[in-house]
Amino acid sequence: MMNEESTIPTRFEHAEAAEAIAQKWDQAKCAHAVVNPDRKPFTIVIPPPNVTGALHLGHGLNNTLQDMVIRTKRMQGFETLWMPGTDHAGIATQAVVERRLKESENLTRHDLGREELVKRIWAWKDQYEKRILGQLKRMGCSCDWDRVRFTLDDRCAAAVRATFFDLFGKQLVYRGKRLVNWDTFLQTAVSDDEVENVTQQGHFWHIFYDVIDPKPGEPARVEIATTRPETLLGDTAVAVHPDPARALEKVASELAAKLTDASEKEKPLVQKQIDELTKRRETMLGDLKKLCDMAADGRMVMLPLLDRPIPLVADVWAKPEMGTGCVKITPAHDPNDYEVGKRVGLPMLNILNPDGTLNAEAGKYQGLTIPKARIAVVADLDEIGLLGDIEDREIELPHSDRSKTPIEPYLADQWFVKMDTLAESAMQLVRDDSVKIFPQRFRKGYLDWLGEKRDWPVSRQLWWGHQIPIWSKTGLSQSQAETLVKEMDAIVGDDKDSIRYQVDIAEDETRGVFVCLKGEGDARESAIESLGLERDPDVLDTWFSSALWPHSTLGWPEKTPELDYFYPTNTLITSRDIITLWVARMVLMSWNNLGVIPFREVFIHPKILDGLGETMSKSKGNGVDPNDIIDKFGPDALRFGLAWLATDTQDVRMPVQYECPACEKLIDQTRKNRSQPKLECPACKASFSTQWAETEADKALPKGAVVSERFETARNFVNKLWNAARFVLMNMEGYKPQTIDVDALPLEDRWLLSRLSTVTKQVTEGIETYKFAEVSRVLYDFAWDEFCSFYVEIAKPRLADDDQRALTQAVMAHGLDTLLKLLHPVMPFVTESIWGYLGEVAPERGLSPVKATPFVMTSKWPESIAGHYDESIERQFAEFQQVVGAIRKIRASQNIAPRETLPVAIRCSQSSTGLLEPMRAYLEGLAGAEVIAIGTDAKPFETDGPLSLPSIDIDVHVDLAKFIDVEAELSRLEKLLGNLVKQITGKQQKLNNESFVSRAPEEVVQGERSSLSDLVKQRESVEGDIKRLRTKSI
RNA sequence: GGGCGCUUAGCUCAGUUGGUUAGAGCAUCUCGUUUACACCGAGAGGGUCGGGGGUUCGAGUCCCUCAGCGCCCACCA
Repeated sequence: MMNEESTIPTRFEHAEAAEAIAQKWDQAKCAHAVVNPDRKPFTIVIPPPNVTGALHLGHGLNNTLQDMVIRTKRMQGFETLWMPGTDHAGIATQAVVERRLKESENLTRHDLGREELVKRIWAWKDQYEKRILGQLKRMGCSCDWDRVRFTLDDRCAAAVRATFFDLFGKQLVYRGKRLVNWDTFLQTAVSDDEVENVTQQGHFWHIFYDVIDPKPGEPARVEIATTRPETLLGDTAVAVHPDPARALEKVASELAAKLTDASEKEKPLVQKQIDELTKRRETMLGDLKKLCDMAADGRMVMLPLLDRPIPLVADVWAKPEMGTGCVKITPAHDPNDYEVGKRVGLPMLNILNPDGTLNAEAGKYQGLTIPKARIAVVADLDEIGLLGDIEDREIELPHSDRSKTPIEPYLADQWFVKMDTLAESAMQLVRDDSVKIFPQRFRKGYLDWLGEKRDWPVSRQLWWGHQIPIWSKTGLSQSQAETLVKEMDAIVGDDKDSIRYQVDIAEDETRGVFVCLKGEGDARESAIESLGLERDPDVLDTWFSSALWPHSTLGWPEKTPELDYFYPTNTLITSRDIITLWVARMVLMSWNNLGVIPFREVFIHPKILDGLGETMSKSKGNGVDPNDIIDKFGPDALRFGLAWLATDTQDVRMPVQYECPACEKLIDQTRKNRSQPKLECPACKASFSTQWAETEADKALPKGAVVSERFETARNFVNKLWNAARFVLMNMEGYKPQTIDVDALPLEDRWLLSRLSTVTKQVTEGIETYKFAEVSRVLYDFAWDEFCSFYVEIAKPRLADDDQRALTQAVMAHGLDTLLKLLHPVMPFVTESIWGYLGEVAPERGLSPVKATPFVMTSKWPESIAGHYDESIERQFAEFQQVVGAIRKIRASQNIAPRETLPVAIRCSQSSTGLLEPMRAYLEGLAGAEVIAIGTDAKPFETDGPLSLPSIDIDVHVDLAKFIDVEAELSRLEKLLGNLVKQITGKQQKLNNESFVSRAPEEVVQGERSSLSDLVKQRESVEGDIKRLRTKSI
């Protein structure tokens, strides 16, 4: 026999335990999934974290929830696959590496060249992938680590190529123009995310365009206003509103409405706007109307400086209430003008070279930079008298985040995915519930976004990503194109399955030949290139490969057994900001590639915000590394804490603190201190560094981790469970497995079984429906308040009783066994650790004892046994707990020392007697009560402190002879009486209300009546006691 | 500007289809180291459920409205 005292340590040392356990799981391949026709599969693919940086708490939450589902399903007997991996995150990762390159070596990517830069990024990826996977493992994520994928690995690349090739063949990808944010310094396009608007002092230049051949009564010239006069060189029209009168009318009525509602403070402002509008209608409307008619007649104006006639067009973009009411249209260099150009059908005139100088279209301004061109254009306009007023004005100018230079909107050739049919399919699959989205409200955003059916621009002017598998030659004459086609035909030969090409006609009538190759390293590449075709340098949008993630990771386009078995996946758990970018695209791509859905359900979990309500991010300094939480609180506490907070209505607000590395004091993070390189601990005055530390001196200081005390509850819970388990284990000496006859069990054991049955049901259903917070709460309350505070307490006297000991051990072992299983998905390490110790003292256990599995992780999920649920026992136990509570209350109010037993007499019904009589011993243990009498005729004591229990017909009488503090007791009773009277009055009023009695359901009225009569009884009893005490005290 | 949420104790949040006296954790106060646990136990104080209106016998819960906060999308010559 072993010495049970030494079996289980007094404390759960999570750091050592977790590492050892993770290793054992790993060795036993607990999380490895194989194709197994005997079992049903259950699959989740991880939302692949970006390799940009380390994981933060948002990932912590995301992966905790996935692991809870996966672990539950694994225990339920499914062949569970949780596919892990990371995302190459094109622009973000390239930007990070380029920034570091600049900082540490003062090099740009052009200095390195494409190949070398990509090599550097791969090195970065290796480093962060390792870090990320390490974080996931430390959290206990039971991914299948033998299957780790990366969105840029060979398998994903094959899927990307196959998909692009397929879409190209179906003519669902096409080449089009798109305005990109052009960084003239880095000579690259940057994504919208990397553009920041900087407010600057600028000017608003008014410029006149002469009307060509004005008729009498018509305006001789048109006045426009612009913040960027040099773009006039690329103008291809001047626009005016098609119905200026009505547009002004509408604005006027809106303003009028606003004036009525405006606060006193706003009123003068609104009034001013109205005045301006009125003036505008008087002075400008006439001209605008005429211009509008002229536009309808196809009249032209003369573009100054270049003397190029351009049309007057009518378009709603020209808002008559703004500026001069007319607007110049530069489709190639302004997003809005681009839209107008498309609507009206205008030429798109690019006037820029990639380096930001003007090209030949700019005539004599060719070669000038934009700032210089602006000065020249303004000066020349002034000279020829076409320059009007110059207003000072604050303007928002887009700047590149990376080079800090102004962005130029620049029209470039891009590849697009045609969305109409693809989007429609993805919408239909959600509409008909083939893919279910939880919580439901997120369906709308998904459907609305897809409903716009905007084509998806997929080219990115980057080096890090899947290079577009297109070779092309453009600017060809018709005959050149025909020749090239013949040459291509020869190369293609009979093999039309892996190579396709198209001939496009550009706006300028030139031809372009575009070839798409299906396979990587196709031998024909060089033949194609020798014909003068060049590979498109651009890469695909990161989301293109992410969209294939669920099937590409399983081997598609190969028809692998895994794909056949594990696909479609079961559920996707992700954050709401990528429902459109990612979720929607996975659905449509899966449908396009395989004709099936990628997953059956999508669960959208909340976001984690900091204490100021802001999203966490590294750039703000409020990001929390799960590892820091694990160091301080342990992995189980991290997981439980996150699950506890993950309700589906609210984002998680989590105040964060710095932890002083010297004294462990927590210092609240504020907007101010979160951007400091070093801080001083207010308690111990030690200095510590933060993530912003830059100087050598600061970096040398110990680093203060960013943590949150919100995990304390969870850490305490882990400790509580550990200690309850210790108690059980320390009392298992002499344990022998025995078959348990449930019907013959004493009440307290049947109560435990009943509760276990209920809790099992709640937890199982809760996981099924993604109610993670609810599941956590149910488990917390049951484990703490019922298993520990109640069952274990009751077990103490039973274990001391030789007649009851063996049975108690058997039931207790079963109870702990079940509890460990239920808690395992959310707290894998501590449960696994305890499971190991329990296996040593009670290797066979259960109601019909069986040998326990080596790991709780691979044990069988508990079943809710309907026959164990016993409503009347649960209700009776609630009564018992109320009696206990009542006695404790009076002990506290009378300040009775814990060692003093308190005589009690309990007056209650016959049926309550049946329950309470066998519980005498427990009343002593739990409440320090010596039970003198229980039953219908139990009498009050001479010096009585009565405790009447609402809604159950019980009076607890307490003999206070030894203890009584009359004043304290009287004040307690009077307070109680006041409370009772208040309630009674309320009930009486309610019951005297004719319409309540007649309209409310019978059972509600009955309930009120019976609770009123209980209250009245209690009042009488309390009044009697007050009287008695008063007499006695006099 | 459009959409979706949120507003409940000092703080962070629960509150199922409307139905006894609105709950939890943390924090605060009082008492307590009885051999699982002070990361503990017992108890207490603390809320006119953002404001206003409505529906109903009855509203934290349903409807309207106002205010504040957050997120997503669009837009700002």
